[in-house]
This record gives sequence, structure tokens and C-alpha cells, in this order.
Amino acid sequence: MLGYAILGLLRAKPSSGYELRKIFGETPMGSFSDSPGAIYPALLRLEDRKLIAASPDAGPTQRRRKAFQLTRGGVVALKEWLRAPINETDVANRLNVLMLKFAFMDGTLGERATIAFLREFERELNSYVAVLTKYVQGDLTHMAMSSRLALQSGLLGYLAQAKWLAHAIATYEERVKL
Amino acid sequence: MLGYAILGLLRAKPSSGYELRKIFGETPMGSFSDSPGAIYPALLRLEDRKLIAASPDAGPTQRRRKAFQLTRGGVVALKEWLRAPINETDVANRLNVLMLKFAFMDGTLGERATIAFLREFERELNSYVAVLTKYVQGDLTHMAMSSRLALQSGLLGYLAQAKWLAHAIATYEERVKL
DNA sequence: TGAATCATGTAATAGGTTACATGATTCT
DNA sequence: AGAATCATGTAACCTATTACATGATTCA
Repeated sequence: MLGYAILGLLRAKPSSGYELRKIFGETPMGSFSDSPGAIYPALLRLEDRKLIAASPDAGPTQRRRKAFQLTRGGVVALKEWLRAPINETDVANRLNVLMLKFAFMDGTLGERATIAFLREFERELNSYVAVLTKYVQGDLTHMAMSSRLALQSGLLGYLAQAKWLAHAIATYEERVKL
Repeated sequence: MLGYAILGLLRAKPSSGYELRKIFGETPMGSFSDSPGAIYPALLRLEDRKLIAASPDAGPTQRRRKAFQLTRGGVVALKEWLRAPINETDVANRLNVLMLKFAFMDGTLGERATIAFLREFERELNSYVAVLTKYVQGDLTHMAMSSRLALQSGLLGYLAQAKWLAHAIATYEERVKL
């Protein structure tokens, strides 16, 4: 995951490890670790796999700074990841990954692919909401009140996500028309 | 995290590794791995640390089955974890952990502690919503549309959580009155 | 009896966490 | 000159993933 987050950020803008650390530490991308022990080894791995390469950009100062940018292979790998089909497990347990993909998507795959992604997302989400609703309507009398409420919180979260999806799809469709 | 999830489940009901695997594989607790390579080593670690011990329960059949239950130390460890103060990082990046704690809470710490937890949760969440709102209102023109929408999705998710929290608090307060 | 499921494990690998370490540059 | 921050790395440890392995019990 960290690797793909880095690929997505580097596609938008070539950056150094330090800059990536600041993004992870100071923006809402904080679910990723900003520790050097995570970032630098991840950059090395991506470099070994030829998905990124040191950018020729010397930067404004002479300061030591190794900026990386995507190679062609890196772009391909990022696109493949973004295009992977969505399954129920993604929706149930990895909404954050789907949202990360989405955040990188229209700059990488374009608007039409993004709309297709959102539609698939919506389909899978509705299907999962149905499953979860059925579960919640089952016999939960053995459960503590807090466990039941926690379940309800999860369901409400998915419903909020569904509402947002409808809005996002409408936004993109409006945009394509223009 | 997996360790605490196991402690919470075992406190509610002594279980074998296989039963835990089924819970993780077939219920909304699916964010935890149900692979034997995760569960059994985790159980061994908890046993080594004397937080769980083999239950004397031989089970209804003769079938080989190692059920575990919490030791006193295990109960203490679980309670300490549940009682740890909530900080902004938890709310921003580990909502799932907070909800896991909550799910285990009223059976372990009781209703009053649960209400206190929910109030603290609400306070931290509101504070983080304010931070995030300010961020969203900043200059986002450099961002792709999809990134902006992803941010909005996050914010809406937190708002849904806040609404749920108010409801959960009201539910518990009603309950304590009775 | 054979298939399915119950049930528990191990080994290799990969990746993250925490803590430590180092030096350059900027700012006061 | 000294503090803060820029900037990159390493090492030890822990844990999850993936795949493999094994045997018991139940059921058709």
C-alpha cells in the first residue's frame, strides 16, 4: 500500500523522501507512516523494481536532496493497480484503499475511467450494504449493546459513503458533458 | 491490534483458534486476518505473556480443540487498553480501533466508563472535524477533482460518525437512568 | 470409503515500527 | 556560534501474508 501511495504522489509531482514524509505527517494522508524507516526503504524497493528513478531536478538549492519520479514502468504499475476490479472485500475492509485509488485516479486514468470506477464502487457498495443489513437484522440478542451500536456505526458509515458516491458520480457526469 | 481483538473476543467467550478464524472470516470483524499464520502465532504470544491460558473446557466432543480464556493479567491488559486516553491521531487515522474498543467496552468496563469514553471520543472528533474543515477550506486549486472529492468523502464520514456518537451517547444515558 | 470440514500448526518472506545515527543548511 | 530544521539512512525487532503440511472427525 505504501508503495502505491508513493507512486500516486510521485506521478502528480516528483518529490524527495523528505517531502513525502511531510505529506504523510501533515496532511489528511496521515494513515501512512511518515517514519524514515518506512519511507526510505520503500523508495529503495521502488527504485530496485525500476518503478521510480532519481529525478534530474537539482532543485532550487544545492542542498542534498534526492527527488524521484515515475519511470514508464512505474506509470504502468500505477495504472494497473488503479484499474484492478473492485470486489466485496475491498468495500468491506479496505474502503481507504479504494478512496486512495480514487484520489489518484482522474489525474492518471482520466475522467471516463474515473466514472466507471465510481459506478463499480457504487454497485459493490450497495451489494455489501445489503449483506450487512441482513446481518444486522439477524439475531443479535447475544451481543452487548456497545457491539450492536458499533455495528450500526459501521452501517451508517457505509450509507454515508453511498450517498457521497452518488454525489461524486453526478459531479463527474456534469463535468464530462461540458 | 490483532492481539487486543482476540483478548476482547475471548473475554466475551472462551474460544479456540478455529472459532476466532471463523469470526474474522464470516462476520463484520473481517478487517482482521483469518489466516492460521496470523491467529495461531498471536495466540502463542498471548499465552507466552500469560494473558490467556488454555481453558479446561474439554468441549462437547472429544475432538482436538484448544480453547483459550483470559487470565487475570489478560483482563487487566484488556482494561488498560480500553482505558487509554483518546488522542487526535486515533480519531484521524484509527477510527476502526476506537470502534473496536467501544464494541468490547460495556461488557468489560461497564456503562459509566463507556459513556465517558463516548464523550471523550466526541470531543476529539469534533476537534478533528474542525481541523479538517479548515484544511478543506484552504487552497485546494492545485488538487485534482478526484482528490478534492476524496477529501470531502473523508469529512462526510467523520460527520456521520459524529452524528452516530450523539445517538450512542443518548442511548447510553437513557439506559443508565432506568 | 472418500470428500468435506474441523483444527492446528510451520517456514519463508516482506514490510512496518522504533530507535539510533549522521551530517548539511538555515536562521537568530 | 548554537538551535532548529532539512535530509537521509540503518539495525533490531515484531508481525502479517502466503503457502505448505498434517491429521482427525463427520457425513453422504
